[in-house]
Amino acid sequence: MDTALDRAVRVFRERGYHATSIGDLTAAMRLATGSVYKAFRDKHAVFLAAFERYTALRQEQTRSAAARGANGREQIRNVLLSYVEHSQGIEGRRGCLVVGSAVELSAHDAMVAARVNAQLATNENFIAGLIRDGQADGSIPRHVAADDTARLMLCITQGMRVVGKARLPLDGERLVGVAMKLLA
Amino acid sequence: MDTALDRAVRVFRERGYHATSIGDLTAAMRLATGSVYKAFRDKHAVFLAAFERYTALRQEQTRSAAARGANGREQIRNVLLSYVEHSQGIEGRRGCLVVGSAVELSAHDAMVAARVNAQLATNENFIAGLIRDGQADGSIPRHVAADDTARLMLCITQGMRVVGKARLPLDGERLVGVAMKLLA
DNA sequence: CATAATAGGGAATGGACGTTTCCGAATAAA
DNA sequence: TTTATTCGGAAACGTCCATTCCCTATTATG
Repeated sequence: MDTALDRAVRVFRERGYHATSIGDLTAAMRLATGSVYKAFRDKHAVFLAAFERYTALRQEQTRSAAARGANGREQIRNVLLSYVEHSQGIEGRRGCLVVGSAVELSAHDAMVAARVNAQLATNENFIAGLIRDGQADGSIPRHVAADDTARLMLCITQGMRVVGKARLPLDGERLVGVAMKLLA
Repeated sequence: MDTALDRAVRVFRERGYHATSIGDLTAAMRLATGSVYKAFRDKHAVFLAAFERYTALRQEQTRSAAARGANGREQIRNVLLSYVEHSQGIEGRRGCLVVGSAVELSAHDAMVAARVNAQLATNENFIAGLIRDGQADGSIPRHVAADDTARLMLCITQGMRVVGKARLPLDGERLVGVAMKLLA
């Protein structure tokens, strides 16, 4: 079942919500129409479940990227690099389900909007925490405004998903090198 | 006709492409179904025309914001501030047609993808030009990497549209204040 | 071994959508 | 005044989609 959901995630990321038909979904999940409707109330419920699964996976990936850094500064650097990687190539073309949901659904779907907001807030708070960690361990100057910088970095990460979806190449080292000036 | 197109722009921005029916379109444009199909080949052609109109308008707004700056640095500051303004409130909730197209269509629609890419490249080149202007007039240090910084700023602006669509508040002064460190 | 219960598959259905076509009105030409 | 032409409006059509219903296996149970 979870592997079927993973396939659903992929389709929704590639096509978005409205352009994904139940037919696309059943083909990808290798389930018959009836089976999908036995497991989920409707298409919207499938999407919500896919969204949850996607964010859980991404959160784990981001946190494990951060964990590879020795101090706050390096952890943020790794998080940003990880975002560049995921925004590029085939993974980048698939796109981010959070960005896709924000753009396509959040204006007219309160349930999705709430989850998008929660996920963005989580991401931002995670970055803000890393900044404060860096200030505590001495790798980031005290005068850096943690919350403002975190919000700007949130914009950077979400923007990378947009730019990556449009297939503009992103050079991780150079881009993150510039972005790290925000921690000066 | 152009005023009808403006209304089409608004609907597409709010609902996206797939969630906008011909009915939505005719209601917004105050045109009957037949009239729309007399003026445009199909829904896709309406969208393309709306896209052109939107980008023309936005480009004008961005350039006039830049023109209000006395040097390269101030021009970039004004461009970023203008993006924050447009990403907020009711305008932000309506969303950006470029971002929406990139996310919803660009993977499966070559025509839209080309125009999205062109628009992103234009935006990025405009910023890169402003950086070089600033380096020429002395308001931006020579060691700033114009192209890399411009690409990161492109990510920032596109990311602001995503975050704004999700209704997170953006404080222009604080956000842009932090972003200007990229020109240090 | 027989039977009940459950999960999955696939055909049927009702509705909505994009598109086409036809009709009437208004305007210009004769 | 009459004819021709253009333009907008609305009904009609065929397709596709989300959802439901029913049937068939398979498993658990007595």
